[in-house]
Amino acid sequence: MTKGKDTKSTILMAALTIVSQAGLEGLSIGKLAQTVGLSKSGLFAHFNSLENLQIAVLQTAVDIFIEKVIVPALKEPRGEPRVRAISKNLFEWEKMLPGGCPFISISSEIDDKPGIVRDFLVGSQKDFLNAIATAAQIAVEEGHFRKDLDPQQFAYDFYAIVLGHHHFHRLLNDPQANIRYINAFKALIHNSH
Amino acid sequence: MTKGKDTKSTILMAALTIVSQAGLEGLSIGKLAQTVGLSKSGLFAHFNSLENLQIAVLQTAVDIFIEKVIVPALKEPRGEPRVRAISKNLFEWEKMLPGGCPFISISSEIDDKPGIVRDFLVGSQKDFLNAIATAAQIAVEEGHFRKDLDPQQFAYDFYAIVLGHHHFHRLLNDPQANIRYINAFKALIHNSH
DNA sequence: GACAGATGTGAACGATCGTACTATTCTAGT
DNA sequence: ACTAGAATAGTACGATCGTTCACATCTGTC
Repeated sequence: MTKGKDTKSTILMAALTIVSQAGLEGLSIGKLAQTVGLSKSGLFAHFNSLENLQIAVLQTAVDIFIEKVIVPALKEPRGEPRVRAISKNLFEWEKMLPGGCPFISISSEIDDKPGIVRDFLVGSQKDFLNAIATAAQIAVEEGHFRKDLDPQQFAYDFYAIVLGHHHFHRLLNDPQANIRYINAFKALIHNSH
Repeated sequence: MTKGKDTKSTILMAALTIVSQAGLEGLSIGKLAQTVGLSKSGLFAHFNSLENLQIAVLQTAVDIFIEKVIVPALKEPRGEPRVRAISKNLFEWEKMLPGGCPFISISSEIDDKPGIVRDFLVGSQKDFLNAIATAAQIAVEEGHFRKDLDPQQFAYDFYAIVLGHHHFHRLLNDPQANIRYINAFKALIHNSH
């Protein structure tokens, strides 16, 4: 009972690390087995298909994301503080894995490949964007943000600068990436008042 | 003389189409040869290595990008009109290939893979961002944008909403993606005054 | 301590990958 | 028309891919 679950979570964490760096295409059963110290077929037996493995990895990422980003934010006061908390936690989240946010890392490679894996990613992304929009909506209700603010547009604007940070930091290695993000977020909050 | 160049450009356009959809990992010599109707080795002889092919594809993308986005923008009046032209042309550019902007499509998959291909992409991305920053700087000098605007920050903010559009449109298939982008761009211009 | 089921191994499969090599077919310049 | 060289084809190579299957080992329960 215990043994299987243990190695399975070991596998998934190793896989998540790989995915954050090399994407889903960079995750092969043979290489992963070698990393974890299992035989190829031994690892395969845990998932029975590559697709199942990929989804299990994404589910693991979602679980950690909720634990590290969403849950702590929900403990903050409703409204603007909660929005700020999401931003702050997301910043930490991006640094947790060596390749940055795995969702962003794989979104471009998967956006033209229909299937279960894509559906899963799209679903979780929409959940997250709805969480942001809801937080913004609450901030409006609390009187922190202006009444005519469009929460969906806020979610777009917010996620855009997050994507920008990933791009400038991970690809361009721009040492100013953090400052650029902070400035952009500050401006977004300012315009939401 | 002519024959070789012809088939080579045919190959590169087909390859660019594939890359925009499936990324660089999705570009295999065998599949590409089949698409173009050549033998694997016949196609290979044009580039002598996969890496060379990848760079040639990126160079092709850069050439088209300059022709369709940059050059027309430079014909617009200096300052804000030119900035708006870049935005408009970029919008068309994203629709040119079936998988959207190839640079965005491959940036996440390549950001942890050091090598010539990555260097090429980073270089061209920096060129483009500098072009945006320069356009913004000119807009400041022309009195269109406010004097204390940071052109580099403007480039970040602008590119962020472009990345956002790609994400919302290509991955999430959000029918509102275009409106979201237009709103965000409008707000960006407004805040730059 | 034996037995059953969970867990892991090893070898093999067909497919595809990038690359190298030789041998053709085509094309352009004379 | 002839010929040199470019352009393309054909075949084979080692490697890796996901997957299957028969077999071994471990683990926990009675």
